Amino acid sequence: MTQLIQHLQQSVQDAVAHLYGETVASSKVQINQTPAEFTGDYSVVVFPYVKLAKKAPDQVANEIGTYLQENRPEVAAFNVIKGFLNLEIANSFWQQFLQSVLADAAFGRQPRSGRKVMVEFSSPNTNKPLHLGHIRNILLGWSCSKILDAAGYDVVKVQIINDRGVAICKSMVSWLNWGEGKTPTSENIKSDHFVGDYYVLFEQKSKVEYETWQQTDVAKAIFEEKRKPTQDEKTFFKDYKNKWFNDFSVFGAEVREMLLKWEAHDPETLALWKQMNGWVYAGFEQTYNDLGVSFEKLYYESDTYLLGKDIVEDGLSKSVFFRKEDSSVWVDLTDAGFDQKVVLRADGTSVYITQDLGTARMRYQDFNCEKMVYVVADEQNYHFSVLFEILKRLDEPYAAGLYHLSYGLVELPTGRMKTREGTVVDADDLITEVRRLALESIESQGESANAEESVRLDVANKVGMAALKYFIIKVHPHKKMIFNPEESVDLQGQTGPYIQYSYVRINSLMQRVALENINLTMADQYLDLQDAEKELLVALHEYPGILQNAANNYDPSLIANFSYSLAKSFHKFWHDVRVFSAPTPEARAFRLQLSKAVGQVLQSAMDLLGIEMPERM
RNA sequence: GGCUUCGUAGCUUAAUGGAUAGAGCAUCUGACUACGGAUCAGAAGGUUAGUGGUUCGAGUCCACUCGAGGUCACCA
Repeated sequence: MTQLIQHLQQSVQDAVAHLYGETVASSKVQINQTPAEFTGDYSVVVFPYVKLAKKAPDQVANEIGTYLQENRPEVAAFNVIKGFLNLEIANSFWQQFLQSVLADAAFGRQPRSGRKVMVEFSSPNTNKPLHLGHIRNILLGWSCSKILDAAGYDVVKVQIINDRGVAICKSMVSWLNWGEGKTPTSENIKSDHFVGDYYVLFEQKSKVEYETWQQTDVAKAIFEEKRKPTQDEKTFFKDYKNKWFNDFSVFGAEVREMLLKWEAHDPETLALWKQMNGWVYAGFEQTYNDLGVSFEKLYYESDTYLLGKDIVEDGLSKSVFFRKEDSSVWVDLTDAGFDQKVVLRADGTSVYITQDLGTARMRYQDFNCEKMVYVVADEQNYHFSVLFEILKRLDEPYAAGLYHLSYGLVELPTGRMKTREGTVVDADDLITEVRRLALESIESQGESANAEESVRLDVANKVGMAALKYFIIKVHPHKKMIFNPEESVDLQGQTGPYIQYSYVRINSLMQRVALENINLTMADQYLDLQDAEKELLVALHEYPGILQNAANNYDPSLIANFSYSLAKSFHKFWHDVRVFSAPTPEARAFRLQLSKAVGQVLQSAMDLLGIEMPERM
């Protein structure tokens, strides 16, 4: 029933075979929606058959159109303009289609296939709170998971938490030095922010230490000795910072000592580490809650950072890897357009990519997923190309199902967000802000302005989060985003609330239907479909294909744009025709059913974006 | 420099190789005594960065040029 396009494609193939005795591939049969300015629902592009028919485009279109009209009951009429064959679909088809949508709560979704896919997203560091960049990552990952689920996959959502290393040690040293035993509770600060503040404090103290050091004779001697001729003091010391931190910084020494003690499982250090990470996790949990996301499994880097050595052995025995004289292990990918890459240091320790190799294998053992999607910013494109290439050469069984869902960074008008410069847009602040905006809007103009406070807050949450989520998801993942904190997230136009508003309108129709106990069964006797009604039906009909496309391309923005377009058609319909005071009872019943179907699909599509629909707003 | 992503209206963006490049914001003008005005209708705003090529047909594919970002660590 929803396979109209495929059916038409097949019909055109039949027509060409019948009329011209030639077979054409279905990929050569193009069927598009007819643009609004022409009559018809779907258009067939006939140019590809002109050559084999040896006739003019208009004649070919007319012949195929005639064949379709005579042999296919769905095709009620056709017209030909400039070589485009415009088909009008029979009202009876649309009637049947509408009933099939209403009868199927899962309309658009695929049945369970039993196939498993893992989606990794969020993957934060534990030294500071989540920010706007994480929000894009999380929303993409969550939405992608929902879409894959709707496409019939069993989805396992995971994150890998970077809970070890220099960063968290900086927060730990900072808290020990200057924390005076304070806790998130004693200071009444959200606990991940509490830890993040000590990280920032460390960076500040460290900056002062570095600037002071730059005045010393040692520093001046190093500058004279190592500077490049073009460098002034400022640019030299900017580049020299890491070296200084490792060789001269007192705080740096404390951090390294902390890291060594951690690696040696020093009980006191581990206790502190657990406490600070615990604070961070409690904070993250709240933010995830606010965003409405959850995970099946958390991987911790403290558990996985030593993984991958067995893979190295494996790679050596398969001659995918080779050992250099200093006994470091490498892989040579130059024939695939990459470089040589180290996978094991001369001292036998792992590097980043080794961990990822090991983690991939462990995950496959844990969940046996045939596909694994990594939601990670596009800075790491090269890393993932290399990672996937290596796994492919190792003949890992899941290698063909690896996908890097790469997305552009979120930038401010002034450039990249930088913790050190305090230009990071904090996730919790942003969530608070969009809720406040939504509440303000509700109280000044909303229907719920006079509802009790808990209702208003609930609606404000749904509306505000919809605005934020839609704002981010509607943009194609590959594009980098510029976010201007000066301009608030919009509530009007192509936004989440716009789509919610169409749903709320439908909901109020349905409430009235229930209240007045209106009989909808005569809907199928309505035969004189209006343009605004057909437009909605065509849009609904698109949904399964869009969903499939979004799943195949791991692209939630397709769903976002579809939802907007459907909501827009509904708002137009709302203005163009009357629903309750329709001219006939049949028209009223039909329009109510159509509205109901639109509401059902809107809710389904927005759910794929992690956006909830309010009943009113 | 190599590889890579991107470049569409003042801003944010859409368009499986198909018809006059479609929206939103901002600007201007209209529409509620009629189902919710977070809506709708209209105006204005475009050499799709540039040049060439492939094609019946190019924003889309190819080549080159220009511009912006990323990456090319025994960091993670």
